[in-house]
Amino acid sequence: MKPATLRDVAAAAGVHPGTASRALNSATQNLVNRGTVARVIKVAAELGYQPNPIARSLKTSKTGTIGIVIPDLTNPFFPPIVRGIESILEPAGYSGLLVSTDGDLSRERTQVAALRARQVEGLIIATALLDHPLLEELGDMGVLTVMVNRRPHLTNAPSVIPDDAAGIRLAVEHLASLGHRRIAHLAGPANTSTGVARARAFQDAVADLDLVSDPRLIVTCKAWNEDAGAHGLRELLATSSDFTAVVAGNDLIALGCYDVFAERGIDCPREISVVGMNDMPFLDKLRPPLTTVAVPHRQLGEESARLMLDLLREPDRPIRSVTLPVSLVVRASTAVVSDMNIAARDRHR
Amino acid sequence: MKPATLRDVAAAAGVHPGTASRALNSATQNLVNRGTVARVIKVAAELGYQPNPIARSLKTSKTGTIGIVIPDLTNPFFPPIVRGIESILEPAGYSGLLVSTDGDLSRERTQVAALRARQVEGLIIATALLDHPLLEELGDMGVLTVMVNRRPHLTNAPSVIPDDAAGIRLAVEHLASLGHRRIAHLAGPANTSTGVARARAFQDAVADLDLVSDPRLIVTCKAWNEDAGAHGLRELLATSSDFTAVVAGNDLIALGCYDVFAERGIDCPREISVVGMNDMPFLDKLRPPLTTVAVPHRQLGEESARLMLDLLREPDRPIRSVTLPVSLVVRASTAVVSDMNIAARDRHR
DNA sequence: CTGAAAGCGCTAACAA
DNA sequence: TTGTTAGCGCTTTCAG
Repeated sequence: MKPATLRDVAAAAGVHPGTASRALNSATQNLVNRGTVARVIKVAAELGYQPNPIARSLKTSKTGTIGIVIPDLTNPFFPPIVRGIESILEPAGYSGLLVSTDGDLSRERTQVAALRARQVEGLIIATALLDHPLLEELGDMGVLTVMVNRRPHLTNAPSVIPDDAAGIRLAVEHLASLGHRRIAHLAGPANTSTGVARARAFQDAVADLDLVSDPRLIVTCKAWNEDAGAHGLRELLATSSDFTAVVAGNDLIALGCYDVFAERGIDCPREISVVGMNDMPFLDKLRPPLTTVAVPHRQLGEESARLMLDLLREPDRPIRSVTLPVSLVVRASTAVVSDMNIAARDRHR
Repeated sequence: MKPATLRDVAAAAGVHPGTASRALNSATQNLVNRGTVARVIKVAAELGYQPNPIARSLKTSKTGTIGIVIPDLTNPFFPPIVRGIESILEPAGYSGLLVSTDGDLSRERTQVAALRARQVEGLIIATALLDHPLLEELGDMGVLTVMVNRRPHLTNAPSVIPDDAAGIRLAVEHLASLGHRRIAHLAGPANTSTGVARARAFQDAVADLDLVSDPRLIVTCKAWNEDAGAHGLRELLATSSDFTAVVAGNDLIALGCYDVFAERGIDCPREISVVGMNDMPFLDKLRPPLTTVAVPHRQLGEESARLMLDLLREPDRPIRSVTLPVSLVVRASTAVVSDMNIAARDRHR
């Protein structure tokens, strides 16, 4: 037998469908006689009535869905963000529609179009580039958007990001306290806000702490992954091997360094110290356990969902962006400088 | 300005909305004059017409969505499955609605209800227990369901699972070829098909290879995670420490072993060898790199989506289940037995 | 081949 | 407080 409709409920309760609708909807319940409300609710329960959200959407042109755009679900950075988003959306009666772009702009375009076709009420975007054509279009089209983990130029959409500058400073200070003076930075891609913010923070920290500032010590990786990290470190080793530590743009880049360590027999941390960023899962079980900067992934998601909900509920409220605090997690990929480092310098030069 | 509707297109093309609908829908296009089709399509493109899927769904009662039910997105096992599912669903014009249950039956219930309320056309379920009340209900209600990674009792829904038995056998054979004779098994929960299938396969392999068969060598973990794995190994160590290798129910359980190794100063693989199962990411960077059985996660997802699509398109086709081949990945957590193992026996007893 | 008309299930004016 | 009416945007008979 087919699922009960509002009409069935109304008929069984002896009222008009309109009345049944009001009785079942908490916002309009107070316009209906108490007794009637009770009766309708009771009948609805008996019939196992479930409102059809499709029909409601068609009428109200509200779907109760938010699009979530991430590069790749397979990157451990994103699942906690997604969970965070959904943990806030769900109790608010919204649900998320997830798409992966694989970092491909054209795929992103079609995915976003599909989301729009499905009438999402807003978009939470984790794939933003510093200059992102699609974002501008979205802004022009009046699509509600919040950025998570990235803060692009030229858009005043709300965003929530970790405190990149503080994180990098924590990393550099940690290394400096261990006696490192020539510290390298494997920066993330220059077209991402996180990439440039972290690189800038690195330079500032190096300057403030009076460490060696040498442009050859900063290499920009093409992507936020292991391959790019490995590539970056090889480049660094080729041009200037006299550094004793590296601050990686993120954990995956740091893992790329591990690959190079293995391939060249470099002893981490005795020859080179590394610190990552993000504190993704299982880092404590690596060889060696990776020192990193923990960013509150889940909270990143939660805050972005809250921002979205605010946007939906109070469209006129001035937009705001939030920055979340980070913390240093010291493990075993960083150590005090020693003669080993000096020896390594010559060996790998 | 508001998005163009079918009416707008029809008006601009000088035809009736019904005709425009037929012209735009590939299935009914052949009922319309070629020229008219062309004109309507052209006008639609000019107006940037996007059909409203909500309205279409209301009429056809097909939503083009499939619910995907997983325990936890944060477990690295699932994202590849989800990506696999979506890679098949997407080109077929369907999209997935993802929910996480956190392994909580009541939460699962509400999540599935929400999915049903959203009128999903089918459910792909990765959370199945061996005896799963909800599944039976779903079956009774005629909800299209396919199981991925699990194959419950008492349901004839299609399923796609890795070849658990072959995987365990591969692991045991590998260990046996290294000279291990007393091999322990940290089994997954007894209420999951994977847990019991693997435990049974373990016993069979031990028997077939003439290894030491001792019930105390099999400990069942309460969950598929690190804590449960650590707990299991401690129990094993307490009751019978004279094993030289352990086959873990999955990689996370194996990681739990690593925790115990660290806490007790046990040298893996020299004192105890471990093999995991699943080959989740980054295992190659652990200390030591974990030997494991690779299961084709993504393909698991792909096949389950294909099964679902078949169910949708040919409801009368006999149901079938698929089993996917697995392979052994030898890394450094397994080694030949030696005096070390003997020494360890006494030390940890 | 195309137009007309009905209606999917619900909500929101407007009346009463 | 409740009933009436119209219609969200689309598909799909049924005529023509």
